[in-house]
Amino acid sequence: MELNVKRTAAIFKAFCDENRIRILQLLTGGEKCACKLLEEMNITQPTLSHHMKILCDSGIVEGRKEGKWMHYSISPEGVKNAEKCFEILTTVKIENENKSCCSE
Amino acid sequence: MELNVKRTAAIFKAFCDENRIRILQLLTGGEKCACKLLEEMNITQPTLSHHMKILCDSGIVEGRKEGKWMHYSISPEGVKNAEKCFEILTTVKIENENKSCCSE
DNA sequence: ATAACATATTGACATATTTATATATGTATG
DNA sequence: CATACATATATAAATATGTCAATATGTTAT
Repeated sequence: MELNVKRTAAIFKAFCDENRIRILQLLTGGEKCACKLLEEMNITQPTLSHHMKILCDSGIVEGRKEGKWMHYSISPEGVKNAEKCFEILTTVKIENENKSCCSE
Repeated sequence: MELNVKRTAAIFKAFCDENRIRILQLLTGGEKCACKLLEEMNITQPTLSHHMKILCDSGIVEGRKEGKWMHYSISPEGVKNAEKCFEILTTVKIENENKSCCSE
């Protein structure tokens, strides 16, 4: 299976910022409204909004608008997709005998 | 299980740069010498060295020195550890009834 | 020892990212 | 419709990251 490199980078951006990791930790407790996340994080509202955009763009998180509130949750499909990318990038295909190139 | 946020960010830095993703793709073909990676990538030697450092710091890649050559490969333990972090951050604990906070 | 080679480190620079303040947009309510 | 409130966007500053040229380090062969 082929891998879209740009897309993959975008997916894992979700996991490489400390604030976003904390947001994900909060979301493992179930769907949460932006205002609730804001309460629990020590950042301003626009900063949260910025991180939520990156999380949603990654596909790991999805947003649901309800009136003036945004509810965020972890997206099972996004997670599944990320898992697949992770697997592609970390599974060694052939445990080949020829150890690299230079030694022999 | 508890998660070290800083450490987790470092782990997933491996996957959020396009060049590093390409390097990982190459390494899924088995252990590779730095010079071989350099051939296949379109970057300078110091840039490769920089990315290899980040990859090794993440634990996803490990280096093996053999004379003047560095051989890089995907680390099964590093991958296992990253999988665990991924799971912690993407597994919703309780499918709780109370949908968020604001709506009700 | 010296030369040649592979890789790492340093320093400089361009670009990207994170963050906050100020402002805009959208939505419910009096 | 005016007001209040939740969230998004624009803008700008501070910081981090990616990149390369130059140099240093470490290793092998002469």
